[in-house]
Order: sequence, then structure tokens, then C-alpha cells
Amino acid sequence: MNTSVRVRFAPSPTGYLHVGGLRMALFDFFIARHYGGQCIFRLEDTDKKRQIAGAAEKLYEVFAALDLHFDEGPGLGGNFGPYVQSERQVIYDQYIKELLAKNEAYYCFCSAEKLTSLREEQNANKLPPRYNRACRDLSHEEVEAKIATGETYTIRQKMPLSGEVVVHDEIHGDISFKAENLEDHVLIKSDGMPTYQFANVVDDHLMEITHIVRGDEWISSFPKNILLYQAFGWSAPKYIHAPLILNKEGGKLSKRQGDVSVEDFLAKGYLKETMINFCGLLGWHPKGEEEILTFEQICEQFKIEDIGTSPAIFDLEKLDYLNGYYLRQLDHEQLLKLVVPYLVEAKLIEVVGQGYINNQTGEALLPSKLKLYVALAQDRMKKLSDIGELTEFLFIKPHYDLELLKWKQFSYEDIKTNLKDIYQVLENIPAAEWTKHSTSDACLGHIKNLGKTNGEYLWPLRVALTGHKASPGPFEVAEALDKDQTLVRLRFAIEKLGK
RNA sequence: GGUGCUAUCGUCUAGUGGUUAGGACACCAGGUUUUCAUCCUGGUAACCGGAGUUCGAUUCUCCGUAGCACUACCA
Repeated sequence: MNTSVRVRFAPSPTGYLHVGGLRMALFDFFIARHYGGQCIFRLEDTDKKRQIAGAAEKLYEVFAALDLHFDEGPGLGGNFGPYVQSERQVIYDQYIKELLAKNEAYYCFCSAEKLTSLREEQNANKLPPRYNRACRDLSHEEVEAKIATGETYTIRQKMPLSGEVVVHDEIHGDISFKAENLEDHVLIKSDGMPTYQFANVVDDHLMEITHIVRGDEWISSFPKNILLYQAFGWSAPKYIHAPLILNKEGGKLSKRQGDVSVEDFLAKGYLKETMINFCGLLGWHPKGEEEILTFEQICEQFKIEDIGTSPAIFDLEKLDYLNGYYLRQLDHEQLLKLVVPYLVEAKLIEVVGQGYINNQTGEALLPSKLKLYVALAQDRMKKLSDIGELTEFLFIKPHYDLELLKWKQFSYEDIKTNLKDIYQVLENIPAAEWTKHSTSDACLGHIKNLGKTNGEYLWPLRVALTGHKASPGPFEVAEALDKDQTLVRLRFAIEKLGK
């Protein structure tokens, strides 16, 4: 018997990774890594109506993008396979026979229509909708006869008729349910496939899972699961029901509202560090006051007993903050690499061999220059996809209203004079010495000598270079642009003012 | 309707039978040689309600209220 911690992430094949799913998987990883165990991936594809081709591969891709790697799973190997439930049919067949033999389960021949009308009737009479156990006490002969005539059937679990079932959750403590509220639920569907409730328990036992982390929505089926373990005579693993993640309105996070698929977040340019840090903090909190944590740091700190109990709202503002923070930590080389696909998408550049071309002008762009462009946006980015909007003015001469050049109550005449003045100063700086420091020193020195204020020179200068009311400072922009382009833009502004 | 879970600033949360109830995001103000952003400093802001236990409850118990989940041959 394996004594180390084993946890599993067991998604159904929905075709994408939900942020709630990521949070669950993350908790699994944190536990596995903290307590020194294995994290297993198992695909729960027992619903034939919801089959999606390549679901496991798609999920693997997302996890790979997040640098998260399972220890066992389909295609990964491991001694407890197969790790796809649809490939485990013989196992379920064997175990349901055992349950039947132990008289812990029974055949049910009630049709779906019959069950539906029963439910409707119960609802109409304000009774709790529950299976009436019509087939629970069928004799062996009756069952044989029905099967012989080809009647379809399901197999249901025999629940206790009275008493209380007390189950223990690692964070909620004991939870008790009255037997009368428990239903003889279906274990094997009429197509022969197991339900989640059955496959899950059998697989968790066979795969020697020690800790089950799942969402709070499963609490209501918790007693059924425990009863199944008991029916088999197995000891149950520890259960951890983690709080749900809600949207801003306090409702369920759903695909319809967008913003639930991890792929989408990644595509928009949220970094893996952000997703891991942010989702890791949903329903769990470190002991200390530092909230910016790497995967490794969380693994080190993560304790099961620190998992919270109340639902958490997925706060996009904090996600943006966190992503901005991680973006600012990147060096320019890393940032450039990450941002190139977004610049291409924004049609600002094209990648040609090892270099780039400015898609707006058709001119070649040195990587060192592009790096300067990108660096200008770094402090302002919330996500990688912001890059286009933030740097567009560098690639193409900006259009702006004349009025934007005005600084406070200065006249166009004043602005024009100042711009011409600054032009002179800048023109005198040799191209080879053109840096943000040299331009800044020269301009600021000049303004100071004149006894003027920075704003009356620098505001129009900045607008002339960027065309925006909010942008990086003029000297950084001038450096990124180079001397020629800076002077071109200045002349353009001066001409504009001349009209 | 039934069953269950949950309840501290707007949000994520820490915390305690006696605390100036702490941090982070957001927000506001000031500073950082022009704007925006960054950065720094400061600030506003919370224990759902009612009983009970107790010298004393935000903390423990009960009731209520609210939110959410489940209530399928879906997971």
C-alpha cells in the first residue's frame, strides 16, 4: 500500500480549462508538492453526450503553458492506468458485480419517462423529487426474467432507509445527513457506462488517491460517496471541499460571460505567474502578508487546513494588478519575446527571419530598437495584448488635434516659439550621442537658463512626438524614435501651428 | 419546496473570549524635475441581525436573515 500523498485532477472533457478547474488543479499540485506526493490526471468522460475529441490533449497544452506537469495521466504513464474512464469499462463491470453480489446495489427497470413523470408528480405535490425505489425489492427471478426479455436497466445503490450519515470533511468538519434525504442514485447507466458517483469512487480507490479536492457543489453527494466506500469495505480517502468561485455579481462563473477559460486569459496576455498566483489565492491565503508568490513559494507554504470555507469572487481588477506587477518584473529581452506575437496581431510589425519590419512604413526594425519601443510600454501594460495600443504611435506618425499641443493658457504663438526653440536644441545634439539623457540634459538645461517652466516646453514636445494626451515622457520617446524621426515630428507640429 | 454550505472594509482575506480589528486590490489626497503609468507616503472603509453563555463577545451556542450549491441514467 502506497503511503505517500496522492491527489488527482479529474476533469470532464469540456474542451477548455475553466478557471475554477485551474484553481482545483492548483490545489492538487500544491498539496502534492507540499506533502511530497503525486498529482494524477484522470479524464472523466463517462457521459457519451458530452464527448469532445482530444480533450485531454487540449488540457495538457494549457497546463504545459502554465508549466504545470502531472505525474501520471493518459499518455504520461503511471502504474494505475488507464487514466481515461471510458477505457476502464471492464473494471467498472467487475466492481458493480461485486456490489450486486453484496446486495448493496440493485437493478432498476424504470424507464426514463416513468421517472420523469414521477418527478413531475412529486413536484406538483410539493414533495421532494426522489426515486420511489420501485425496483429495490424485486426478486431474483423477476430480475432474471426482465433481463432475459431484453429490458434495459440501470443499477442503483442501496441507501440506508433510516438513521444518519455523518461524513467528515477536512475543512468543514463533520457534516450530517438524514438517511431519508438520500436517494438510491444510479451507479450504472442504461448504456452500461458508470455515473460519476460510481466511477469516481472506484477509480479513486484503485488509484490509491489519499486526498480528494473538489468543489463545494459536491458536498451534497458526499454521503453517497462515503456509503459506497463502506459498501465495498474500503477505507475512504480524506475529502476537501473547497469553496466555489463566483463572478462579480456573486453568481456562478460561466462560459457565457466570457472570462472563465484559462486559454482565453493566456491568449489575452495574462502571464502564467499571474494565473497561478491569482487562482492559488482564491480560497487560500498565505500566513504572512506577502501575496505575490511563485508556484514554488505557494507549494512550500500551502497547508490543507489553511483552505478557506467561504466562496470567493473572481476579481478582474486584482488580476490586472497582479499581471501588471509581473509584467514590470520582466527584463526587456523577455518582454520583447512575449510581446512580438501581439505586435504582429496588431499589424504593427512583421517578423522576417531574425529581424522585424515596421508594418506601417515597410522599413526594417532592429531588434534593439523594437526593444526600446516595447520598454516604453512596460509600466503601462496590464496584459500583453495592450502593447499595440500603447506603442502604435512609435510605428507611425501620429495624428492629433492642434488643440492638444496647447499647454495651459499659453497661446499657439508661444507654443510654436517654444517648439522651435527646442528644435534648435535637439538639432545640435549629434545623432551618435542621441539618448534620453543627452536630450533631457540639453532641453532641461536650456529651459532652466531661460527661466521658464518645464511644462510649456515639454508638454508640446511630448504631444508632437506621441500625439497623445497621456504617454511616456518625451525624452524616452525621442530616444526610441531616433534623432531623425524626432525632428520630423517636431517640424510637423511646428508647421501645424503655423497655419 | 427540500437538503446542505457560507457570512470581517466595495473585493480577496488575516485575526482574537479583552486588539488602535491587520494586509492586498480598488478608491481618495500628497510627493516623485510636463501628461499618463510606475514608484513612495498618507487616508476613507468591515466584524449580517437577534437572543443565550460570559465580568466581557467580532470570536462560542442557538434562532433568524441573506447568498450560493445540490435536488439527472451531467459531471
